[in-house]
Amino acid sequence: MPERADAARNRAKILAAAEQLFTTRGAAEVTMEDIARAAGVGRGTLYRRYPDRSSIAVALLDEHERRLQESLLRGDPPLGPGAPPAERLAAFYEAMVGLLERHAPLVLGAEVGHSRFTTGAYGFWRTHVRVLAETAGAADPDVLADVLLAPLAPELFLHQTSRGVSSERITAALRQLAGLL
Amino acid sequence: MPERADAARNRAKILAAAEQLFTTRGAAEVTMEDIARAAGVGRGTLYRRYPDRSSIAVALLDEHERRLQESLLRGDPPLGPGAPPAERLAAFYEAMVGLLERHAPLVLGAEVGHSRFTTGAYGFWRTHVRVLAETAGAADPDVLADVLLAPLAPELFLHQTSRGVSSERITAALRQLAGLL
DNA sequence: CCTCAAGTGGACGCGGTGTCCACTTGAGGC
DNA sequence: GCCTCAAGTGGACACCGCGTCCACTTGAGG
Repeated sequence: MPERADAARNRAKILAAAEQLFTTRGAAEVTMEDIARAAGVGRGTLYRRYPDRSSIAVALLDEHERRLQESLLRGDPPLGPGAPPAERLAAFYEAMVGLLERHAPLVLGAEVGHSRFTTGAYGFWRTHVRVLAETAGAADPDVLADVLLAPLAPELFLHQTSRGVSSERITAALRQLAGLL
Repeated sequence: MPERADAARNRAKILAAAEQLFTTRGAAEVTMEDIARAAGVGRGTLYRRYPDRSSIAVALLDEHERRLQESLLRGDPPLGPGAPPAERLAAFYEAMVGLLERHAPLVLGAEVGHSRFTTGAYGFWRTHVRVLAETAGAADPDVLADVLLAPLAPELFLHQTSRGVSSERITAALRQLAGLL
């Protein structure tokens, strides 16, 4: 059975309010009650769909990530298939830094309780990078994939930018890393 | 004025109890009250010294980390000075994986609230790796240092080991990375 | 228009946090 | 040995966010 009309309306209100709150204050400073109030909705309604802050952030991110995932699978090189693995990795790094730049608060909000690695998105990035490492002929690409993804941790990104490091410098350092592959 | 005798006794009891609790259950499953009770001490006494779980874990780690830091500064090569930077980095990776293996719950406990990068220890590791990158002639060693440290994030280590990846494989992958330098 | 399942919202209980302050203890002066 | 008082102690307290529960409302299909 499809979602009822009022339910759909409330879901939209919740997501809009949450995105607003997450980006203005930090994600950690937003309570479930804040979101419920901002959305003009009761706590129970909120919990019916989203068991915690994390799941809301994940829902918000989904759309943005899906677009990048599409580009990786079927887009033009060097992001999509066709370019040598080192170049594809560099392009992937650059795109991910862009994603972090635009949605860092969301990405961080999605990580309540060290859930980063269990989310579906991480699995996707992981597979992508593993395949790249594999075609580049690296040893143990399974473990190397995690290693190569580690510098994209949102906490690190936020720490670096708060220290005054620009996204360009981060991208450059990552490109350097990709070039070694 | 030095610490009073009863205060010193209580500090020792607190640290012992906390280490015990952190390592048996996960760090996230330990409350301040748990620690206070296990140490046979009131909540107020606990808070007097340690404002939160994180600071206790940091205190516990300090000793272990100090030993490694000593080795990096004045130990024998390849950990200490004398070996080429790539080898020193590999040795450093190996030592850090060992540290994580032995004290992962503590390291994770020390990270309450994404404080990882602001702790003194991180600054030390960062400087060490930056100098290595610098002598290896890398561009922008300042940013590269963070990138090279990222794969040592304790959450990643725990995720990998819980997936059945051995410390040896992790070390090998990191050695591979260090070799590229 | 009626029915009833889906959806709603706020009251409630729980557990952890951090503070506060009346009491205790130990170190140093005599 | 005793006295003094600052350092240290511990538990009661108020607060806050979480997640649940259930009596009520709403909307879709017959």
